[in-house]
Amino acid sequence: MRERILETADLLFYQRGIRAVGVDTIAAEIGISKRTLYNHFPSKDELIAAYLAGRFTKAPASDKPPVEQILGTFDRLERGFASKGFRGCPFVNAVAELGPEDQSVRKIAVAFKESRRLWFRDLLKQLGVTDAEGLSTQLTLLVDGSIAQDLVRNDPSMARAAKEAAKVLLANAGVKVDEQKSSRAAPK
Amino acid sequence: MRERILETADLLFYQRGIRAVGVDTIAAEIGISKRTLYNHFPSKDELIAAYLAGRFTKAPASDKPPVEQILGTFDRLERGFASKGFRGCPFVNAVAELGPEDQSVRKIAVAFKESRRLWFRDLLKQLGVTDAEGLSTQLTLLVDGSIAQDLVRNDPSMARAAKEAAKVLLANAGVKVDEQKSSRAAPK
DNA sequence: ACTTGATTACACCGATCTGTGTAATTAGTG
DNA sequence: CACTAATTACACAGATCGGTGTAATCAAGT
Repeated sequence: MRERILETADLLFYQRGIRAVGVDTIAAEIGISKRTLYNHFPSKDELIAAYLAGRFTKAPASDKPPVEQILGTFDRLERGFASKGFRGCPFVNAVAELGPEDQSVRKIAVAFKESRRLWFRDLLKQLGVTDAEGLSTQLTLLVDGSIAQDLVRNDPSMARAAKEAAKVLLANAGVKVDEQKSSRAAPK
Repeated sequence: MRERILETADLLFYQRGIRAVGVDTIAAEIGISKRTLYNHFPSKDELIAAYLAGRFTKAPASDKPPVEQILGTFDRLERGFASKGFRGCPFVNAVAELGPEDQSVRKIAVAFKESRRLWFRDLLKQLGVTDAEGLSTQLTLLVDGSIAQDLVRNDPSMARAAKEAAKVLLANAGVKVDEQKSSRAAPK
């Protein structure tokens, strides 16, 4: 039950915005009474917190080469953009509409952004990049930039543009970037 | 009067969010009656539209070298981030909290993003950059990425990170990027 | 002094919001 | 069957929302 409530709240919060969705709407969507919802979550704020916590997905461990993992991020982004339900980064959206004064929201948003940066950073260290800290930050800028741009433009190709920029930044840091798909398809 | 209303609405909408601020709040902040506000704006939607229209600032014409204009963008961003009232991109925030279904909001947001991209693109063309279209898009990713990151992290240095990445992308496109301030201070 | 238009106070509307209280109903378990 | 726990329907509270109606007041211009 708690699960049902949470996944419905997730869908509606993300799709229409947190402030735009009332608890009545969520309960009605599931077909339960409002009382039941409040039996599982003492307040809407707690439901919001649970929603954001549920969005905090760890980056999947992978045995692929670091470069592929990094660049693959942008491929996944592009698929995400092209999918029907995409509506930007839930954390950025939450901070935008709830305000930075809401410390609990801001905290989890910062934690999420930082976790992704650290994921980039560790991969870059594996590649022997000197300034892994700086470059990982720059990569997150490309990620969040493409998300914001796609949110307003609805143009999934923003992910490809970000990927191209990422390749340049990686190459500039001394990382060998091979587009293995095309080079393997046409090695001449 | 209309001006007073608009600038107060701008301040409150931007600072606390559009949905979070009621017309009563705006009127009370100025010290006028709600009736007066509705004499100047027929609905809150029109006030929102006027607010966003007022945020649509054209990039200032400048006679400085194109490279300085491009990189100067990130310096201005950093100053903006460090200023007290900064709360992210008003257009992205509006789309985030009002939803992409609100076509009038989305339209002006797209127009703003595109105008900035075209400003970059024309400067890049002046520099003889071959793929001015692609590179200008990438630069906007860095801009919006740093804005989003600063919004959640409250870290103005994101603008510097974006600037460093922009330098790499420019250099990769064959643009000479000199840090004139430091080189002029210590030419040795 | 007279007129015109803007602004005022203030009550009010219907809708919606988060959250609660309560008593009946349902379902599972021993 | 009996006990328990969850869920139900439903009314309701108090606040806030966008928006309107009205009559009084105020200021400026001729």
